[in-house]
Amino acid sequence: MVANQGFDRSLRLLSASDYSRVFSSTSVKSGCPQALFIASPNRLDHPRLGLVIARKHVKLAVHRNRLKRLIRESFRLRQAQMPSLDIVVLARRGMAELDNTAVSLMLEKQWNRLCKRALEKTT
RNA sequence: AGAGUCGGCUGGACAGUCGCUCUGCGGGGAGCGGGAAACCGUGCCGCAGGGAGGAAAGUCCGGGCUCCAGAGGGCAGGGUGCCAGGUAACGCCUGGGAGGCGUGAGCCUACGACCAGUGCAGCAGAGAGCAGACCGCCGGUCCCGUUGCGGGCCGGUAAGGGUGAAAGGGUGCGGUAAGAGCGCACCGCACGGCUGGUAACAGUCCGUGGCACGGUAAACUCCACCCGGAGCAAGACCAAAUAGGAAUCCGCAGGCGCGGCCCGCGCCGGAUUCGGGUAGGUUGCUUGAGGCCUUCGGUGACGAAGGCCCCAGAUGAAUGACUGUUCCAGACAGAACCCGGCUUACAGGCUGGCUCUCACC
Repeated sequence: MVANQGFDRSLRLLSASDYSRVFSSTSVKSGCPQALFIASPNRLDHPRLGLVIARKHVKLAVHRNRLKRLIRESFRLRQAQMPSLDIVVLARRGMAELDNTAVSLMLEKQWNRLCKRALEKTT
């Protein structure tokens, strides 16, 4: 791995087929009232991230952008400690009401749970 | 100073660390793909620079652009609706007119036509549209033994009362049985002329008419003008895998069909090539009715000339996160082909013109 802090295109889910693969063969799940995390192992040597922030659940474009940025930022800083998973984060209804620090805290917790569960699965 | 009115500008700042995207420059003896190579495409590293809005929003109008359709004309459907100008165009803007509101600055108006036709109008009321006698007023006549200014009948009458959102010009004088544009004066109205204005319209200078053609067209309708349809997921190009198609060649080794058999032909087979085309990718994609400054023309919207500038271009979708400092403690809110408007949301801050009231010099 070149950089363990960057976030370029190779770290994102890029096509509809990538997404549908994660949805159809989910192996690890985690959730809270504001968001749902699902993941499936990939054959690369690093994790990848995809986001689904529906307009139905987060009405304003400003809030959707804010959440995406926060999730990407959090993922960027944690990626080095993560197994090779394709992760999709789905926003739920109350997510826009959380402020930045609350979102970051929530994400930290969910990354930990997700990695733990993935590790249990492989061993 | 207070109250008000019409605009214009702005939409936290600074520092550090870690990221994203685009552009430019530089770098690499072995990143990947192509090529004989030069090199090309892509990627990597470093440096420098750009990186959301006044509404980016709602998607309500108007254009550009793209494809499809199209001789010409009409109908249907939709839109606009005082006049003139501006503009690529508009339902926008500017100037003007008319009506209404306000002491005023100023604001508001879907502001064409109901003597082309059709329709609509609850309740009240005698009567609601080529109107109408309920009370009243007046005349005549009859009756009650003649008294009361009584009652009935036949007429006249729209001045008064009453109803209503609205009752068919207003005021005054004459007139009359009582009244009435019945007549006259003034005001108003309609029509024609004249004058001013490009026009909407105004003036009331002159003449004519006793005087309605009631209201309603965001009611049907009529009149005038405008409008082909779909949208960047438009459109153009490259193009895996799989299935199917076409052409050429191979083989004549095999199977099936035509046939008694052979030759031959057709189909199946293998190879190559081609065209359509899905996933995916590239492009369209930001230099434009562009911005800023100056001068000139115009009351103004705006136009002309000259100079300078290049100012987001993502595509599972960049423009951010964290920490610190500071202040007046940060509202509404995120580009998706691009412009011109309209509408709606919005913490505050700065600023200009004008009006009214009060006080002082």
